Amino acid sequence: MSETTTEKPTDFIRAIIAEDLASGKNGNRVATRFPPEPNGYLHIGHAKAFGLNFSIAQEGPNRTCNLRFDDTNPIKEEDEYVDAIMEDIRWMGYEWDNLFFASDYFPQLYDWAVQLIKAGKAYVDDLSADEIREYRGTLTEPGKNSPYRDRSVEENLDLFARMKKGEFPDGSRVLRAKIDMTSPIINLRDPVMYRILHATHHRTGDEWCIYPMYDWAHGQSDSIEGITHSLCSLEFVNHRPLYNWFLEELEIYHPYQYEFARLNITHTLMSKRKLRQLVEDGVVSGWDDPRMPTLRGMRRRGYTPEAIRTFIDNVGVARANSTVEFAMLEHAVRDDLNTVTPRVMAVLDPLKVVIENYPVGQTEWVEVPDYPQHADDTRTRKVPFSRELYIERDDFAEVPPRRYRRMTPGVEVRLFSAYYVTTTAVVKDAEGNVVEIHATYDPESRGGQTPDGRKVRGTIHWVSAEHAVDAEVRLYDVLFSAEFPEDVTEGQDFTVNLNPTSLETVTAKVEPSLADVAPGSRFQFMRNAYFVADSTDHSAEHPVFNRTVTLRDSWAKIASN
RNA sequence: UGCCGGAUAGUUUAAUGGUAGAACAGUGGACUCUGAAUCCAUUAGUCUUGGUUCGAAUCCAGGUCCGGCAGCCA
Repeated sequence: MSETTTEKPTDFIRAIIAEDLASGKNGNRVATRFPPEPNGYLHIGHAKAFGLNFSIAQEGPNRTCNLRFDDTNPIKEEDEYVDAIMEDIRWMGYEWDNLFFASDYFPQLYDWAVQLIKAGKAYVDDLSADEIREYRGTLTEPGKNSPYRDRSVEENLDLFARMKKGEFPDGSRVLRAKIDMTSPIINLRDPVMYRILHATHHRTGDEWCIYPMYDWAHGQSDSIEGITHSLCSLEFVNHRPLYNWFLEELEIYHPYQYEFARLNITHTLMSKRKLRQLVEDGVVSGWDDPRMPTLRGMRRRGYTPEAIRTFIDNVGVARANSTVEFAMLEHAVRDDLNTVTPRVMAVLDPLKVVIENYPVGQTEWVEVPDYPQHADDTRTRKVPFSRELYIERDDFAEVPPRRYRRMTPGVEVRLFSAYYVTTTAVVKDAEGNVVEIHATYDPESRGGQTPDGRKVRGTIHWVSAEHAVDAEVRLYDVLFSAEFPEDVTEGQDFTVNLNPTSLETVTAKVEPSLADVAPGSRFQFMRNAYFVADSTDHSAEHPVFNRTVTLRDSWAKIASN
């Protein structure tokens, strides 16, 4: 890892860290943490957050990053998510220094709560949830004190101990910090620290029936772990005064919280609740549907962790709310896949070509480069060539548009790595649709060039009809056609913005080598797009490929003008 | 209407009182056994009004617009 102490910080958080290091604020130490709640799957927005935390820890000596599950709400959390979250973080290429659970700190948190009660800084409140809301006031009006606010320390201690023992039903009492019911910062109007929940926790089982709220658990967990820079998203700015208040009242090690803008991408949603709705309503096939912005979905779509990391780096870290164009993500993915993937030939919309002067029944195996994008990579494979081929329907035009470079009557083009061919005849059905074309080839052009060195304008891909394998090809597009799916008019739901053609399935004719490929392998289908063999449905008997991202298509621009 | 944030090309982000720069997107071209990739060129920006200063994106004041906060969620 590079030593960045001499490099210029790339964002305001790293700038703060550099300053703190220079001033000796935390000794020579930097400690971050990623604190997911194990109640759902990670998406690319989380990747920005944990990427930031883990990367910072890699950028110098004496730096650590913990993974801490924020499991303070037994009703919503499950072990299944714990495992999935760890798997996704590792897939992205990161490893934590320590694995912790906020629930590990329940005993310490309890002791600290008792300490606050003794200091007269916390009290048991018997008000109902509705009453607490009423007493809290509004954004513009101050709240008022609970009638239970001035209970004696002894009574609070007794009641709190009995809350812990399980003597009271859910919702009957809470422990609140005694701060200021008139504060303009609503988080400071005597926030709830503990609620009674007779629920089984995924780790502590039935040991506890009172559970700490986020604000009470989070800063103290950071303190216990010696976190120096507690990074979170902008919606917690309002919580910072409370974060600091607890640490100061407790007089314990004081980490500091810094907030940055979360990641938003056009045509995409990051709301866990809405993503869940898509899964539950069957709009997508699951959390790992290739159209989902979840890391599992993106993995199945064929995105690489490297591409996602590059994308996140390119987006940067700032304090202004923003939405990145989807195109920026696509660029990062193409850029990585371009260097990494072998090129193969697959015809998605087949049109038969008969080479009239090619011997009936003959097959030759032509040598095709696997990595033509790398001049010095000489790996090749053999692809069968025969008299009848499939080409892309788009690669033939009886009446060529301006600047067209593909097959058209009388014009010679190159079949990639094979031969030069010239269209001689067009076969049509009763409705006048082109159903087949005939051509002649030049036997001298084997391998894709001729002894006389003559040039052809176009090169197209092909597969031998006899040897082609049928493959299910899933053409994915953005899940939402609207740039901002959550922007809807009154009374409408975000689902009105769903893209009706986010998935189109076709049966393609692919070169035979693709049947044997391992699930998860990535390719460029030449002149078309990047694809990945589906991780769950692909098999040699039934090949399935998912489109990761299309190639840039400058012909589309030319053709539309 | 209280408090807290924020505002730089179409988008994201640099510039911390001294030449407003990059990436993506766009446009034009070169090259090409992928109309890909690559290369070259190019369009385009400091929310506003004042103030401080030799000099302001940056500091100060007012305004405008956008976002967050009233869970016993995180």
